[in-house]
Amino acid sequence: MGRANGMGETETSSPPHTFGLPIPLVRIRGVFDTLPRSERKVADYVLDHADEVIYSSVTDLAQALEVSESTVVRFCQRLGYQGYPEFKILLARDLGTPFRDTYDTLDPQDDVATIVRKTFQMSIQAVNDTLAVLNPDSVREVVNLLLSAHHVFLFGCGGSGGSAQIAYQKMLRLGLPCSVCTDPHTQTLLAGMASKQDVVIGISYSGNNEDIVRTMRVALERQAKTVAITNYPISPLAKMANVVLLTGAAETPLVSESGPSRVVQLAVIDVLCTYYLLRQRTPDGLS
Amino acid sequence: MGRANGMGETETSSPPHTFGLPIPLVRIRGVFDTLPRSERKVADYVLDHADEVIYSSVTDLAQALEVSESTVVRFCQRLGYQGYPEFKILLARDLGTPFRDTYDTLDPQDDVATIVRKTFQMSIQAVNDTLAVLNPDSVREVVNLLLSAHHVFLFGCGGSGGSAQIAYQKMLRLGLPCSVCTDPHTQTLLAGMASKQDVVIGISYSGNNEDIVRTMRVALERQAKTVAITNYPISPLAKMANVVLLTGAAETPLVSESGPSRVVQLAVIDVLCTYYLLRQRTPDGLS
DNA sequence: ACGAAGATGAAAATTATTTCCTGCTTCTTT
DNA sequence: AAAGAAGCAGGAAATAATTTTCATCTTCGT
Repeated sequence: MGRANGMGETETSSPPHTFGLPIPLVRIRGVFDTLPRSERKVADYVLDHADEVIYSSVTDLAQALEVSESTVVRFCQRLGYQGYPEFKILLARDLGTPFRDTYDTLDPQDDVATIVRKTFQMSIQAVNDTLAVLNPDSVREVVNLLLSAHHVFLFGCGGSGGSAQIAYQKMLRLGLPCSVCTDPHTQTLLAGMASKQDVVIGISYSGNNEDIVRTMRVALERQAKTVAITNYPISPLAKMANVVLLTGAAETPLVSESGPSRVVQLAVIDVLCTYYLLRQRTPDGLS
Repeated sequence: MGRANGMGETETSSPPHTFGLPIPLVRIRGVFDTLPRSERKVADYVLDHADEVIYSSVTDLAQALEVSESTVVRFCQRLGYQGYPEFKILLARDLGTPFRDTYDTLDPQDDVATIVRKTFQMSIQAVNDTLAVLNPDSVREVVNLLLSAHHVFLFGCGGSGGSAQIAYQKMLRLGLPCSVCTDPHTQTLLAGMASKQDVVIGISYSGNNEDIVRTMRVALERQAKTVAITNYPISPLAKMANVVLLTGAAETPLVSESGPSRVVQLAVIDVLCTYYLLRQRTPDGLS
């Protein structure tokens, strides 16, 4: 009901027009030579400032170019569009979403919106980088360990303690018998109680945290299965681990705790839990 | 010679003033739950018929939906656009982009590498979505609060407790006087000690956690400045907050604790810390 | 149940777009 | 080189689209 009556009403709303050539920029170049003087002015401007034009009205454009509005409209119609609005829409489609300054660095002069965008972009970049360095085989290996684990210990200090905490909550909800500890002393004590059937996951961005390394060494001595989540494959922590899950967060110039290092830890944890869940549901042997 | 005069105002026409990325579809999903009935109708239709909408006028759309034109315009403005035309243009750009949201669903048949890729992709998508719903003005507001805060309290329960923990570590290193608490009872006690000059940040994905809401209410009564980090703008937590920082993680079909909900919390926290640092370094007055 | 806050649509006000008309230029033809 | 034809350009009127205002109605919280 809604659709039928609404559309047929006005002639201007004809849905499927200009099927043939919806590519304004190309078409402009095609007819450029045949355009009269004023319209050529319009064409020039549009080709140069397409991303401004799509936000301008006929009047804006006409004024900027010092031509009449009629000229702009005629220009659009000559190109084959019904009028200026249609031209603008197609131009916008043609342009696509601007992702221009994605990789640039933070500038104190930037306004908040830009800071936000750039910071988020860095997180995304870090996740992508992690995708590149994280070995899927290691993921499978760890999930295999988790599936047969009697108990899972999660250890992290400082910021990584937060990641451990989050991992703990996720795993709890997956039905994994697990515990978390962010206190260095207690960690070591707990690790001393780990058995061969247990999995000990140590999290440290730098892989250099003494407490975690010590804890992992203890776990290793107890023959527990040790897993490291770290950014550095040759770190002391990585040496203590049976399996290493590598993150790929770039160093940040600001402060050590700043930047997306935690984001990627969580991304890795998320993968573990997701894959665990899938494996739990389907009988083994796949993948 | 004629060039000089027209330029000053016209050329600027309207640099898209919208914050974040101009991704209408994501933004619609972000605010969908907060929309009134009629506007939700519009949202539904736009999500379903985006490629027709870009050729329709307000009148067309209003008729097709059997709502008033005012509603359509209000809908666009609520989304943050100046009006319908701007919305339409941005929508068109969005559509034009070839690789839009890749909501690849997980398939138990996938091999590990694919699972990893898809899971990471979901995190990236969530960060992008958050970029679309997070209001930079709110970020600035919160950082202003932080800059003049006597003390910052960070509260979260469960998984969000981990996020709070990470935020605490980051802020500590920025020299912010702060404390974190993940125990419901103690939280409330602490909040009862907050003063007018303090900032209380409550983190909860759903915004429904009773403990956090209670804690925030106490903080509000103490006239502390309250900040919420949540995915739901109309949640009880959001109501208790002077400023709301919105995340944009899509619901995940798996488990509540799964998915990138934590990742985006961290991304938001990261932005806070980054911008705080920049502001700290440069004398005020910018942006 | 009552009041306040908010949602909705009708219509008015504003703004944008298109058409129409006129004067002008340019090109062609002689 | 001059006259006519063709068609271009701009102003203004006409039309259409968009936004605001305002009165009414609904809903939510107390």
